[in-house]
Amino acid sequence: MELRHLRYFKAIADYGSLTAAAKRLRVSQSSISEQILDLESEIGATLLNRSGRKARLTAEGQVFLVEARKTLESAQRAVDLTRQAMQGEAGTLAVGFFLQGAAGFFPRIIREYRKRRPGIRLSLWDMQAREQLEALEDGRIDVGLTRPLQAPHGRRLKSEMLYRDPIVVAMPADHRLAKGPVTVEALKDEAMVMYERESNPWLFDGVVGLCASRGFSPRTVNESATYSGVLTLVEAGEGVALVPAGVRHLRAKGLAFRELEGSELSLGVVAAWNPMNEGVALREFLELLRENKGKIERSGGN
Amino acid sequence: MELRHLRYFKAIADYGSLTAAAKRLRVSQSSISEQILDLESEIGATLLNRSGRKARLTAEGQVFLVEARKTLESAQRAVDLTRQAMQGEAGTLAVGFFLQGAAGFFPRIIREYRKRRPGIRLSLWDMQAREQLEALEDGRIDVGLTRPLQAPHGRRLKSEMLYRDPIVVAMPADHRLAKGPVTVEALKDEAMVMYERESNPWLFDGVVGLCASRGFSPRTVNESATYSGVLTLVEAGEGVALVPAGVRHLRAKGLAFRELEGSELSLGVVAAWNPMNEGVALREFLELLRENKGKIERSGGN
DNA sequence: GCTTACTATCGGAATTACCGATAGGATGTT
DNA sequence: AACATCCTATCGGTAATTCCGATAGTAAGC
Repeated sequence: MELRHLRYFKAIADYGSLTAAAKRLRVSQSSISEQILDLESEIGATLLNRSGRKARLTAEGQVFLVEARKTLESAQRAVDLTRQAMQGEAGTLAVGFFLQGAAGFFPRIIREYRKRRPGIRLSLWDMQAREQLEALEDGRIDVGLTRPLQAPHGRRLKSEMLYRDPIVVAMPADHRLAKGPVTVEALKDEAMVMYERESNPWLFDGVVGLCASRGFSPRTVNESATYSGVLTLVEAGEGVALVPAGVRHLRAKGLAFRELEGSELSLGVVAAWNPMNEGVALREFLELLRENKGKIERSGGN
Repeated sequence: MELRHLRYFKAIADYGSLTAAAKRLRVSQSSISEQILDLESEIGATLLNRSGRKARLTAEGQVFLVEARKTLESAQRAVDLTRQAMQGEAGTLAVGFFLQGAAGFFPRIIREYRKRRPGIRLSLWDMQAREQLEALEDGRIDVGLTRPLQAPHGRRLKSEMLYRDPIVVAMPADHRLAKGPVTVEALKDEAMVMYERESNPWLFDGVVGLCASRGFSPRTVNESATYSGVLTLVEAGEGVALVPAGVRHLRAKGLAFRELEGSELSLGVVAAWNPMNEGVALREFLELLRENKGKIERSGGN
């Protein structure tokens, strides 16, 4: 069965006879006749009652007509929506984000995008940074707010830095280092609570690398897979931790956060996307991010 | 655009590449390629991104895929529902009825039919007896409970008698004829209230014909277009009236209804349908009526 | 650099939609 | 009842287009 059969059948119902439908469709009557006979034999039902001046629909034909109309409309809608999507007026945009990185500015951006492009249906996915990379590669999301790319993803995905979250030292409020800025060297003999590498290799590798550059490895006393877990351990007096400044808002009382002097260490957030999936909806989302980049940077991701 | 294009496109999305889709659909890769290029040029959008091991959908392609799936499902549903309609498991049945004729048994029949064929959507239409004939002829209803057919409808429509409502004489309770059965001849000098011919030619013509067969024409003193109007005039003492026995329940007190002796005059109710529209749903409805015919007759239409 | 996997393109074959003519039916008219 | 009219199915032939196999070109992975 092809849409042609449905178009012919609909025309017969609309114009009352095969002959009239043929005239309207600019094809011969015999063509219409043949196609409808094909259709009937495929369905296995008689759709038309030909005995009479006007071709009348059988009971089955009436059922089929209703559904055929819907099918034809659906096909037309498929074309229309696709063309609209090309103009950026319709379609979907799936956005990945993770709360530590995007909690602050993300809702504002999304609200603004909805306002600009009310036709685009947004779907938002809370995924870990590394999950997003896979999702980008196989098209489950169109754009992700994630951590800076590393090989091998960097080859296939494109990305733009949004802002960098400086790494600060978290410690109990009554800690002896809480008086002022902390140097990297001062951490040499500190017990440290680490964020599990599994969950966030960027931070883990960054901290280990920083210490290594000063000739020591961090004295790890505990690990956690969440920032709030890390902060709880710090508050309990297990040790100090290096965390992105953004986590400050998770737990303020009882803790002190101090700048890490002599270090450029930071945890960035980038917008990453798959250039193969670039559509208008995506391009406009990226454009919106670029417009807001300055504001995001100034507010430190908030 | 034809369904073939949609099937091919869906297969590519499902199996990841033109080659894989071709294998699955048992056609050559080149065919798939050509058809998809056709499709893209018709829509005017690029649906696939071919640069890579796997053919990936563009943003527009994803929009199209969602709609194409719906369209294919719709087409399949059209075939399925039509086949079901052929088995009497789906479809619609439009039934015409008029209250005087069908008020009693009609609801029971409808309830029973719904129980037997829950897949059939019923639509019920309250129409005058003669309206139904037109509606039957042009297919607005599939079956009508109406008055016996006359030419020219009788040629094109089929019908079956359901029951006959004997014609009785209505008169004020204190009328001199109220003592017992009334003969036709006794009506010769009675003032008579007639039901307007316009509204019900069967009754009017039947009464006039009956009188004519006894050599007189009825002395009409008043007319009404409704049974309750006729009965009101009778009650007011304008005259007597010949009405079907079924109207008895409209107004009992103050009126007497008496058999009309020596007359076979009756107003029948038939099930009428257009043989051109005969479907399974209709045939089963008629079957149900036949099963209940005895019960309907015995109860006098109630 | 080599192999592999994929798609677009080409000429030709197969299919099939289409056409005009015509026969067979049904309807309505005279 | 004969007739003209309008309709659909069928037939042989034509045109269109889908489909195929082969091939070249391209990106990805080793």
